[in-house]
Amino acid sequence: MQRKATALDVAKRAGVSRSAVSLVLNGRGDGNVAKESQDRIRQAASELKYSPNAIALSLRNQRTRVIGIVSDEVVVSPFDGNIIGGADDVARAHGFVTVVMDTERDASRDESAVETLLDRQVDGLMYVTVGLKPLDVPHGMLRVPSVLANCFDNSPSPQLHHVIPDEVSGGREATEHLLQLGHRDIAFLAGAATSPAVPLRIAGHREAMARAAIPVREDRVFTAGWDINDGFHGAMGLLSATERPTAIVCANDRLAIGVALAAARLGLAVPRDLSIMGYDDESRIAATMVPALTTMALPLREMGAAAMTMLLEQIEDRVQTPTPRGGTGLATNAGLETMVPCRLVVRESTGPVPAL
Amino acid sequence: MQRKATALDVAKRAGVSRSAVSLVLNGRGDGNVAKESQDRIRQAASELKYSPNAIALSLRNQRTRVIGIVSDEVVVSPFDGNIIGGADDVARAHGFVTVVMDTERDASRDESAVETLLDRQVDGLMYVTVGLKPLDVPHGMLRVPSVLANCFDNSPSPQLHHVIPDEVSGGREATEHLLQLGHRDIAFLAGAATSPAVPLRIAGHREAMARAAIPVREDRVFTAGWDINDGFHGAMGLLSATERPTAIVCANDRLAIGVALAAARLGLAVPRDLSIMGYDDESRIAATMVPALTTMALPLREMGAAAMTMLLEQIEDRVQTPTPRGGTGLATNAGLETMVPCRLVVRESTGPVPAL
DNA sequence: TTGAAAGCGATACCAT
DNA sequence: ATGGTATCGCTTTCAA
Repeated sequence: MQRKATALDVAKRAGVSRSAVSLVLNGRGDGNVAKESQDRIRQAASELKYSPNAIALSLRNQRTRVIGIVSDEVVVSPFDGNIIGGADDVARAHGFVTVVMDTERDASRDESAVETLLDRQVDGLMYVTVGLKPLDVPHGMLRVPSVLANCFDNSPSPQLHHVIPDEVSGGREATEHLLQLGHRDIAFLAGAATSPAVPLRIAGHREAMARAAIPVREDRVFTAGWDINDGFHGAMGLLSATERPTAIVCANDRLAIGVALAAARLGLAVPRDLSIMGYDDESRIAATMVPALTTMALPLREMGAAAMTMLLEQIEDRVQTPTPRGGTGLATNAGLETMVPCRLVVRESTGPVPAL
Repeated sequence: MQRKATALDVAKRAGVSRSAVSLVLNGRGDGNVAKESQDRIRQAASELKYSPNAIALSLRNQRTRVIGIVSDEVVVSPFDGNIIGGADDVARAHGFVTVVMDTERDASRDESAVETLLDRQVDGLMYVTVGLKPLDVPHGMLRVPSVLANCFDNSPSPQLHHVIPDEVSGGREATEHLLQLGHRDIAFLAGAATSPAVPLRIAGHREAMARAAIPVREDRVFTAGWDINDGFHGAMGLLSATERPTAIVCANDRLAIGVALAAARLGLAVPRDLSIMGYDDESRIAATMVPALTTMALPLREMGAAAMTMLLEQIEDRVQTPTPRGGTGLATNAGLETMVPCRLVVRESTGPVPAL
């Protein structure tokens, strides 16, 4: 645990001044420092395994190249981690480091997390949530370039840019997939009513049905919750009736597991007797379900990448323009809002409507 | 985005010197600074919303109060996030901040992540993995106090302390639970053979069977994989035979979902005809399964907390002694290894053995 | 009781 | 071409 080599150590070893070391190691050697000295400096630096002290650099330059990410529960929860993954990719590509602080859903920790990050002089801030939700933006976020991912400014006059999934078209395309397979009696098992994503996905569903000129039976659309048992009970109700839907769209993949469990218990084969769709393309769940789940994937990586790109642009303009890799289309950008399209993933849990 | 107030600003406003500000704000005012000045300083500080620049502090004090956490995929994966949660709890309680870098399973990024953290002068490092595994410890970790969570030093002469779950007793207690319910024909559906956790859990299973003097049928114990479909296919084999086990222990909760799906398809009621046990107590899965899953919970938070406590003790001795809250017992500490016990969670998927 | 000054590590300007 | 010096914000010692 001996001290790391400093620029002074390198200078001594090379028999030059600290200034020379600084110039050479930052590529500004030519024209300022003799070729010979340059070689000696580089030699000494590598011998001592010199790398500059980022703390000292930050103090000197008044920029840390650190982006602070605050999350409500992304780290500890099983979801949406890929938003951070996508954001980090972009940050790293630009020589930035991200530091993540998770408040574990304790909103009272928001401000202090932001202050801690601000005390550490982060160059920018990003707030990431699990699940789409309104956010009371911590005040500190207005003091440096900031951006919101998967959440949006809840105040009457929003100030921060946010990146969210296009839930309406997600819901619509899910239902359209089923419509194309010939289904007409489609149920929509929504999550908890408290999520702002729920009405949007339902709106998409209704849009698809309307375009196909099929009336939506109100008893076919209801909020159930987000968990396996919610899906199970919802499906048991739907499927035990004499007249049952031929397809069920679930607002997430765990609901779909519950539905599959119910179908199996009732002796219904999937997709022969019943088509099931999930939502989220939850990692290690959707792809390995039996049968593998057709689902609407949330563009988590893309969202994180888009948000970070935006943020870095605010910080330095010379970041090359982003390549938004939307799934089924391009991200749309309206004012403070960027919507990234969801992506239909067709697997085996959906199939043609059964013959009567 | 105006500049933050510095100690100098506070000093000016209070009409004193920087030194006085520093002394007072660090509690060393009494006996050094006049009562009156103290008040003026505190007043000025709060008016200017002064908080010290952590970067400058770090440079000056040669300690950053930052712990770097490197993870192989904890952030982006749905698992084991609570290790970081538990670690962060402890760190925050001691005035430390954690910064997490996820390498997304790219081992070649390990070294550079550690170097980046080291350049930023972290006071200590922790490596956290998803799932128990051997680790090629990045060299840089040996340069500052470091600890391993959920992984262990793969080298011939390990140097770093590690904290891992007690998988043997986890496996044993899972099977014992079933034994107590009267089961005799118990199958063990293990995960992928590549995981070091698998042989340990199996060893625990065999231990329990041996203690009960029940021979283990070799066709009842096999590695399947970790996913829903693996559980499904494993169970279909096991349950379609004329002589089928009355209980199945799964090496994780997703395997258990697959088993439940298979049971439902075969018309077997759980737990009446078949008891199913999971492992992990995976968040939003185990508790909401239908029926709710009896499972062996991994002590993730405790592991993270134990590892961080250990690390902070290395950094400063004056950290109050930890209160290891093991689930079913106390953490055991042998040499470089701390094992934290797993915790049996009894729910509804296990029940008495069916009458013949 | 107070303020001046050194120093943490690096950079950039300005003499030489 | 080169090295001395101020500076970033803060703490700590030392002298007044």
